[in-house]
Amino acid sequence: MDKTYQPKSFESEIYQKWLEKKYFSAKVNKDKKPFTIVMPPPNITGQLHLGHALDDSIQDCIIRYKRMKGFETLWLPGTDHASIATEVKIVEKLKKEGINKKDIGREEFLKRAYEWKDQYGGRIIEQLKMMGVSCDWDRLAFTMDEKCSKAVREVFVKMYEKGLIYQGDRIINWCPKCLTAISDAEVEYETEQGHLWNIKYPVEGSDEYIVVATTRPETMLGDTAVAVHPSDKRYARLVGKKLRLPLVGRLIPVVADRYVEKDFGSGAVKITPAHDPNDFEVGVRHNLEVIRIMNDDASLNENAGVYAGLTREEARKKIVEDLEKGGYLVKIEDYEHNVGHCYRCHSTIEPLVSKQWFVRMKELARPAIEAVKSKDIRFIPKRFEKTYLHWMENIRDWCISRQLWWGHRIPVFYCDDCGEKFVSRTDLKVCPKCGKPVRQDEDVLDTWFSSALWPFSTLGWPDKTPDLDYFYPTDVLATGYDIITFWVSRMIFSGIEHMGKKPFSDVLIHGIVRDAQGRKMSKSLGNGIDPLEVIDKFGADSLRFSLVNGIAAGSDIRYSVEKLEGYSNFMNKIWNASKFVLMNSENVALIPLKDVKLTLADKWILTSLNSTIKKVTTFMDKYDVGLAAAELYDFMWGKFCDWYIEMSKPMLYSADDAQRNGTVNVLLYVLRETLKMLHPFIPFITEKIYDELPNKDAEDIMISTYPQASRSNYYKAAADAELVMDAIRGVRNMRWQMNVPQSKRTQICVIANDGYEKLVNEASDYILKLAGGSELLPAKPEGKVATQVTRIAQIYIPMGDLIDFDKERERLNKEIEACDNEIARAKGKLANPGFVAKAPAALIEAEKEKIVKYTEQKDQLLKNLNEL
RNA sequence: GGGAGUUUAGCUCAGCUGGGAGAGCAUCUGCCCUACAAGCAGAGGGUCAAAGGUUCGAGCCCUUUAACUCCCACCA
Repeated sequence: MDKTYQPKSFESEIYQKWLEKKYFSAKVNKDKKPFTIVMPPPNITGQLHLGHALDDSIQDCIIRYKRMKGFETLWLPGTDHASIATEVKIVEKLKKEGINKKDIGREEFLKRAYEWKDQYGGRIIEQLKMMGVSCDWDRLAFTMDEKCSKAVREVFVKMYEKGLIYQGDRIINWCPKCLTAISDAEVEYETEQGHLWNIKYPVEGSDEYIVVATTRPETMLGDTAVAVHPSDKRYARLVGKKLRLPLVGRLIPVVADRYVEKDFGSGAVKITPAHDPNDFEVGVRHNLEVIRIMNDDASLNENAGVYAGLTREEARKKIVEDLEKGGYLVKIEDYEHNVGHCYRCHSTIEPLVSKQWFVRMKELARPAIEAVKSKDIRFIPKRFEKTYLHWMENIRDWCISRQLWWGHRIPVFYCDDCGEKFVSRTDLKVCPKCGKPVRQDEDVLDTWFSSALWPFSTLGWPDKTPDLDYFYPTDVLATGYDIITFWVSRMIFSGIEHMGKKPFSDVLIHGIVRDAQGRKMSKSLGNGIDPLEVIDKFGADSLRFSLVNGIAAGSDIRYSVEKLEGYSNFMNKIWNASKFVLMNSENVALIPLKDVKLTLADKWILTSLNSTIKKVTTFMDKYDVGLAAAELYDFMWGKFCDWYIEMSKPMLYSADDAQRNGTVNVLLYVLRETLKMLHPFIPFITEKIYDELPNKDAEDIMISTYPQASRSNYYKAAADAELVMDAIRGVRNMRWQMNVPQSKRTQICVIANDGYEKLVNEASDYILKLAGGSELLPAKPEGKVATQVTRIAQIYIPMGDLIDFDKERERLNKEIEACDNEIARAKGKLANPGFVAKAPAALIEAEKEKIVKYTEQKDQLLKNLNEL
């Protein structure tokens, strides 16, 4: 083994080995139970960030664990074409070359998009591999590859035929920069400081007027009514009358509609059906004209009269000025309101009326709600069920058409000649009815339309494949809470609708990786940590462990370089401990543990290992990787390294070959089993070390079998060992308090308490070596001694001139006081009739024992004090 | 407006079905002892947000309150 831990020197080599041995590839195998995860496909736009690193670390932990547990595991990787995000990037890139996407046309644009995909899609795959992820690359999918496209097409046609997909004029969220509709879920609202402009609308044929308030005065050009509440007495006599729209001159009616809040503002609302979703509904109810006043880029169109051609911002300014000049402007109030923004480019969303394709959601939602309510699908943690159910129960139809080029083109063909419309599984060139040429719908589908099919499209659906039969439904989906609505919910209803079966059983939700101050990592803040740099400097294992250790499902994690360094030290610790074990195992014969004459320390570590195996297994089965990792960290460092290795040293340096041999075998055994449990978290270092072990029980650790708790436990010995450790800690503490330098070794005398003679005889060597002793004295030394009273023994250290009597007296008094406190505490509890009557018997017994124990200790301390 | 989460050591967070408050980092002290100074040993440090309730017993269960965070809705 190399002297120091240098992950860079072996990680890629090990990954290559795994690939060559085909360890990641899954086969249909009826003799084994399948365990399947589909990877949330990263967008081809970017590169690996900490969010991916976290998500994929978790999944790799789970899949490696299940593989070692004997499942036929499939982790299916892939990438997402990310329609709008990628198109925005490509448009930007073209812009830098001075090219407008319209100039080069759809075909050329798509050519470039595929080039982009090859370059950046390929890059992110390479980056994933650096993480050590064990996914089946032979099944690598892409949301726009042949398989997935076929599934998309099938779903669209099937749902259209069922009447679940329709085309209609609706108010949609329009992004004037991306020039496309986006779904409700893609709008982000932010509170902004704005104004409420109060405007007079004169009543035709009278001197009266109605005041309306608006945050967007420019939309008045499209007003086709003013609405008041039906029971509002102030306006009752005006309902049905006409108003003359300022600046425009159009006559518009006053209508009564319950949508209006009487108490807000003046109680009268201007109605712009073409540019506001609520107004649109009012318009439908009152049969109002819909006048669209904006172009797709949010500039004003010909319906805006003299304002045509202005941007919406310019128009607002001009219109306010003109209203003021005309005496229509009553007042301007400051007003805080929410404004929608595009989740991709952050432009202000323009709600406008437009013809789009929609998925009818009500019927699809019903079984999807039921699946979660009936626990057929479980969210971990449970609280995210609420997020999901709330969204599903209040679902609105899903706008799936996007005015983009990069994506699945909508398979609808129009014949301009006979006016027919065809939805087809195959591309049509001519009209099946009249034989004239047809044209395909220009739009593409929402990215999430294809992602929704991911758990089965990647397995070959709509074909009936053996894969689909064997691996579907998948087992667990791991993803962030930020895409529960976008993605998780849509996979659920899609799986149920098209497969007739849920897509997965468990949804494991994790949080967002934030910076040390709890802020989101972002390019603009420059607070991001690049996982690739981290891997380069610290290795993938450190990165993985630092992301996963201690996390709780659903909670955000704060990440910092300091944290990373801490876990990098852990890797170093594992490395050095292993090096120590290997060093000492040279030329040592392997023997089965059952033939080893186990020492107290051996029994303790084996028992502790067993309980660790049980705990870790329980956590892993619940997908609680955070606690499993923490448990292993504590066992490896706090128990194996800090105590067992130290306790093994006297045996290793002993002249007794049998003893030495036995200890080495225990060391090797515990190390091997621990490495196995650690392997799902830190695959590289564990594989590297395992490879050097003389007691390998498989070709490679990743295909070895997971540790199982052994039936033989040594609870008594383990408890005894804990007492010995307490004694050692006590002596160390005493030495420290007496200002004995660490390097100074002293004589030690250990006198067993009644009943502990055998244990002390067995353990005195440990006490001597681990507590800084030089020599074991058979009897209490004469002269100045410091004493430590422990459960099992009185321990004396001759102090020579070192001892300060006052100090020692003070120390003993403090310990006596501590005993008194404990005794009083236990007595108090037992004096409580309620406790004695109702508490479990074992607990009462324990309290009684405490009194005995601390009384004994106190007596001994008093004796020592007197002797001083 | 509706919902969820968080509040535990100086900082970041664990804490399973209620039975004596834990870790890492930071701080202090002492140590290069043949695995590891990327380390070892030891120490200090907490009214578990507040109030009330249930219980023999509450960090954990119930009620109320406060602060912060997030999600959903989108009233001009």
